[in-house]
Amino acid sequence: MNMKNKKVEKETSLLNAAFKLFTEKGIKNTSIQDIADEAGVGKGTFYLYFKDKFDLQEQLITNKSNKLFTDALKEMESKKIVGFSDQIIFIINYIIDELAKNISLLKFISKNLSFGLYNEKINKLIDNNGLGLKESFIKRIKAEKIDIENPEVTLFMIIELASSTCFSCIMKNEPLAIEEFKPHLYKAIRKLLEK
Amino acid sequence: MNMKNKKVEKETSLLNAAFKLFTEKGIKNTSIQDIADEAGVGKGTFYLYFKDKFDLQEQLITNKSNKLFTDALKEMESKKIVGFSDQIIFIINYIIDELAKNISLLKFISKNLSFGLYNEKINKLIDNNGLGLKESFIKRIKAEKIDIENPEVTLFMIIELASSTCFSCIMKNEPLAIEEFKPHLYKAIRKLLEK
DNA sequence: AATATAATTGACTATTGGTCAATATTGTGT
DNA sequence: ACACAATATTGACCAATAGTCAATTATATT
Repeated sequence: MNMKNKKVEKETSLLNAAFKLFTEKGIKNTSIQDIADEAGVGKGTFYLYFKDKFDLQEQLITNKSNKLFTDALKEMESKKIVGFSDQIIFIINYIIDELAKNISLLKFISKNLSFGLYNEKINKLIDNNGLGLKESFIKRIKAEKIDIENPEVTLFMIIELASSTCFSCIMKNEPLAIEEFKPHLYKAIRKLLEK
Repeated sequence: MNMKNKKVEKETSLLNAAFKLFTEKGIKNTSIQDIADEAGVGKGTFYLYFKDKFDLQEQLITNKSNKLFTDALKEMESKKIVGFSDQIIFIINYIIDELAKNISLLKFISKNLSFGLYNEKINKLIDNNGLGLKESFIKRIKAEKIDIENPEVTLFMIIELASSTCFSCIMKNEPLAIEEFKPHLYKAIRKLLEK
């Protein structure tokens, strides 16, 4: 194999190894030696591709979130979903469904991305919104036997993801009829969470 | 001094020391010994108050973001701001102003909280929204001689913060007239960023 | 096939994390 | 005020991990 392909292959195998270990044991409990061993390369090689563990972590998260958004937007375009409210519903559907299908990604997020922005006050709003969002989410997690430690924070993060997308669309200056959009949003979230 | 007060004082001084060092050198380049030294306590003491550096980091960020939200909501109530669009504008104003006043907090966020969710596609939306949001932000940072390394990511994060608050309000089921709200929002952001 | 260039390695050192027996401080009963 | 118990604090110590680099191996070039 030529050098260029080999480089790409090594980088990919390091990223994959890290993702596997981060998901299983958490970033904190994974050493660079662990990652190198899992990827089947020497430790020194790690430092040829990444500055340190944090650098790899950032690249990994950026890749995953970029893929999520890019795939969502691509799919949205191909399905010619144009109205703003439909777009938002689609993106939220997409994120939740993607995470439900991709349990390792959900676990990775749940285990490693607490963000620290988790806010009790905001969490309480989610609690008391009368939609039973949290209950549905936890019910679904139990039903599908998904073993994550902190479903509340995970739900919070899914909402963060969705909300940043919402806001981006506002920034994009597209027409937004929120009154029309809200019942669809609620319905979509409920449907998704209650299977 | 009695034990209870001493405990609170030690914990506070550890948090303050950590915040100072995290802001100056970044979390990565700050050791637990550094934090203990800065706080004027032995290293062992650190472990009486926090499980590890990540635990302290989480508490620190939770405190800061809770304070930001709590203060914003308190102020909003005391000023009897009730309409949804006015509430959103107020909260965004509050976050940006608070960070402009509290440069160390802005630096701390800028230096340490990249989130990894920074997304080129979404960033491009912010770039191309015709409001000159990014240019204004960078202009303001330069004008006030604020020395942060990655203003783009920082702006992105401010928008994340604001958007999660927006979304929480949607969850709270309050009336939202987005068409009425949008020009106010844009105007408010512009005004704030252009001084 | 010989040589140059680039990639890889893991033994090595330096740094940091985390523990714990010894010490100091504060609280309590007489 | 004193003795004693309970609690908090410490930093020397050991273990784990990060990060380096001279030696080695693989690939490219002529």
